Amino acid sequence: MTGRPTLTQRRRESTRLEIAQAAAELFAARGAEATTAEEIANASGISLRTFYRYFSEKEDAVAPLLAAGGERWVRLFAESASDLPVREALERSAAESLSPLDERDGEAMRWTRELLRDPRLASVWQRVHADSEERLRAAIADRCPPGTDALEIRLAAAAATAAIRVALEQWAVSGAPATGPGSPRELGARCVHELTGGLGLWDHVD
Amino acid sequence: MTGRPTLTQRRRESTRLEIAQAAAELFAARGAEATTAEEIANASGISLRTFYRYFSEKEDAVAPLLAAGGERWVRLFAESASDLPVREALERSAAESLSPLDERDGEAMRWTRELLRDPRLASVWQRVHADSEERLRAAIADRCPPGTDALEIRLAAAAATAAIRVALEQWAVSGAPATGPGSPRELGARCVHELTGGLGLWDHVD
DNA sequence: GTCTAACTGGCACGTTGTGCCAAAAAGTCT
DNA sequence: AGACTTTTTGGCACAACGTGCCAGTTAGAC
Repeated sequence: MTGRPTLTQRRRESTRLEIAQAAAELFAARGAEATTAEEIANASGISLRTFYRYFSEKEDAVAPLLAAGGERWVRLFAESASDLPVREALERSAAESLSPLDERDGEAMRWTRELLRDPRLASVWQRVHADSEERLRAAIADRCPPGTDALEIRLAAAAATAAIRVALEQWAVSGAPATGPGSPRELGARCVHELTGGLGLWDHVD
Repeated sequence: MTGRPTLTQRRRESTRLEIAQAAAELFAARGAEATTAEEIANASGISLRTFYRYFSEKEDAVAPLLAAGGERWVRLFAESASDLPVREALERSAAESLSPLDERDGEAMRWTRELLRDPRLASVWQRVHADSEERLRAAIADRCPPGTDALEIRLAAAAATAAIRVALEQWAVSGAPATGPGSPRELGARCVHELTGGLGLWDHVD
């Protein structure tokens, strides 16, 4: 197993999250457009130059918040019992990763809803899911025998990632709370389930 | 039907494509990073200021080339016979839209492969598909009765769009030609077919 | 031809993001 | 502890980005 990250690395990750927090508050308040990178840096107690050592673009600053759920999802999927079919494992880990047990997770989820309203942050949202899709692809490949068709693995990763993305986008525009009916957990599980099970809509004739 | 676009609009669209062409050549040659917006403007015979009236970002300049196929796909789907199931209509229109009959289409397809190698253009690629997904969603909604679950429509649009994207990405990294075995037409049809038909991989147990 | 509306180019300007270098901090040895 | 190496940090300069503004030009309608 990989050893515990060194102190320096943990400090760096902590700083990264502090910046993300500050950026999210500013973006939510004034919008990403009207927020300068320097303001984010000041609010984080670092210099502008240092900010760009943590994030390559201004908008990227909130990526850690938007990506947290997806990373947890892939990790849970990779650790899930191997006697489960892929679809079952995906559905269960999705539901679990979308259940904010930790307070930090719930916070990230609420920020997601807030940040998704800003069209300027759409590209970060897309990029986060592209990364998530790639990680999921690797995780699915690990679960399958070596000879498995690479194209099918890619398709599976893309479809599952799209399901989660659609679920979160739907939750964001709806007024539903973070738990209970209409919650990300419910929507996410339903989306993964329906998409992997085959949509009834496919057979629809006008 | 909507009337024929006015001369001014057609001229504008033509200029837009000329800029896209020039940008694609420069991006392919030196990479998007090393190409300045001013160089694209000069190569297109327009001023820098005018360039930014056609495209909001430097990288956006190649969007028309990357989006051409997707636009054709949605149009073909919307016009396809309404007695076909959704999946059939999607698969057929995908295959047709990915068959470069026009020389302009074939060119756009070859540019796509070239431009996908540049990581700097990944965000444009994502944005183009996000737009395509939204248009496809509207087209699918038109084909379904008013009461149809909006979430399921979103899922269908997202899955189908992802299928095409994966097919093109796979084609880009493979050395396959634009027609024949391994072509976008074949890969696209296969991806849509498998994804809408249900992946065998979903039931895989390690 | 005249008038209106749209397109174009140049300029100024704040912001973005990076290369470079010296100072400070953290980690690693004896 | 102290001396050493490695990493992080901040300030500065700078090219490039993207936009507001205004004046000159062009296209289309009457």
